Amino acid sequence: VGTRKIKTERQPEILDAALAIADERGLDAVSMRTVAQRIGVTPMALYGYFSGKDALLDAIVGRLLTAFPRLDSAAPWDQRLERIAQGVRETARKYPAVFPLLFARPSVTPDAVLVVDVLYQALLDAGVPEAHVPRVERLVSTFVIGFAISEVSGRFSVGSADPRSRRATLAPELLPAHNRLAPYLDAPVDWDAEFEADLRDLMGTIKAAARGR
Amino acid sequence: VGTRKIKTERQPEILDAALAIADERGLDAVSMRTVAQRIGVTPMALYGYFSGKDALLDAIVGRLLTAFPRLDSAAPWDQRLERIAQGVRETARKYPAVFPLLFARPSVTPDAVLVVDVLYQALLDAGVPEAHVPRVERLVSTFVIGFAISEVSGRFSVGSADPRSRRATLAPELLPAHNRLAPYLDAPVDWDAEFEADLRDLMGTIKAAARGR
DNA sequence: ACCTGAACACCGTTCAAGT
DNA sequence: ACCTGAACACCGTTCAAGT
Repeated sequence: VGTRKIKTERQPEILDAALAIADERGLDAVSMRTVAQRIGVTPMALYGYFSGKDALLDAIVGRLLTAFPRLDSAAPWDQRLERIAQGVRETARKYPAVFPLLFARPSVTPDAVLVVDVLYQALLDAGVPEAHVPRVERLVSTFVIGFAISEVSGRFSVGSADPRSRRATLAPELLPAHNRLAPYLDAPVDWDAEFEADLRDLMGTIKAAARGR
Repeated sequence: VGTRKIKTERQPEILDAALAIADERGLDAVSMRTVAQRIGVTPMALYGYFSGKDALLDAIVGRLLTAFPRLDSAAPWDQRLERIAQGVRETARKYPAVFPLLFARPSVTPDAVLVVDVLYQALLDAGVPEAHVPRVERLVSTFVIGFAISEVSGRFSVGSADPRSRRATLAPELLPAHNRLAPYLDAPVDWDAEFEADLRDLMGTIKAAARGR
């Protein structure tokens, strides 16, 4: 097949341009044409550096993965987990437009595998049996990424920031639990505190797995 | 503003067509033009029923929410949670192409609020303090939806089904934990069993929250 | 070796018109 | 009341050509 050789020199420049456009005008504004224009080149020139738009988006995901914090492997396992979870969340807040790509495109880049290895090691150090480590890693990372995406994509804030508007669309008698919880639903949510409480719960799950189920 | 009145009669027919196209040719193949063609109409006719493509996609998300199981509210809380979690996962498997929209579009339709109310009630019946119920609901639903999306979008299977290829891209000494876990990483994963084990872990978290943190 | 230009087969959406 | 047709401003990508 006619797979041409891919050049690498200007790849970082192209990714910078794509991230800048996503940040300024949203992910939908990222096109081969807008990216090319920003670096002062014809759309077709990009095909020398990425095989197509999909490859460009995959490379953006790769950027996100390298943005996670490098860890001090001497720290206790729970601090390492906490640090990397917070790092994921900070990355989502830094790149809100492209972060949801993490769930959309299955990324198996070397950087992704490195992060997973750090998580595996933390769970092993926590005492989780080897047979359970891969599952618990998926459990934790699915939640952490899911939380971060929910935060930046509006799944949380739009519906929950003003829950009065949620309930208004339905007859109150259809929502007994909402009524009972009304005082808590109407209060604004401290997402930092919520994420930390969630992490504490997950640590509890990990410790339970370590004690043997 | 020139917001015209929206007709409703043919909305189900249009959504059926959109879902069929997504199922057959993927979400990217769903366009105003392909959907219109399938129901034998001009693209512009759709604008009488949906204000634009975004509204059409939101309506698809609404369809997903009504596909979740109606529950027997007399059943024990853990069975209700289990049933609805399994229902979410089954819906993802039934509509894999469109299910990821659940995380992309903040849906606050009446149907979504009804499902949340059922979850609130289950957590209240479990004994979770009222002040913690909204947070724990978000914790559980974020994980369940995240797991279901990961499964259908390939975040799990592509990288994990053949983990040998993952590690092959990096020097083994960079991945100490992967090496130690090799026997478990190379085995095929039973996703049904993994999801059930995850749910058991979450039940443990809920019970811990009920005992008072 | 690296980039350009023209072209093809698509998009969502506006506007004015048809029946 | 419901739908059509033509047009506008976009897409990703192929192919052949330029320097």
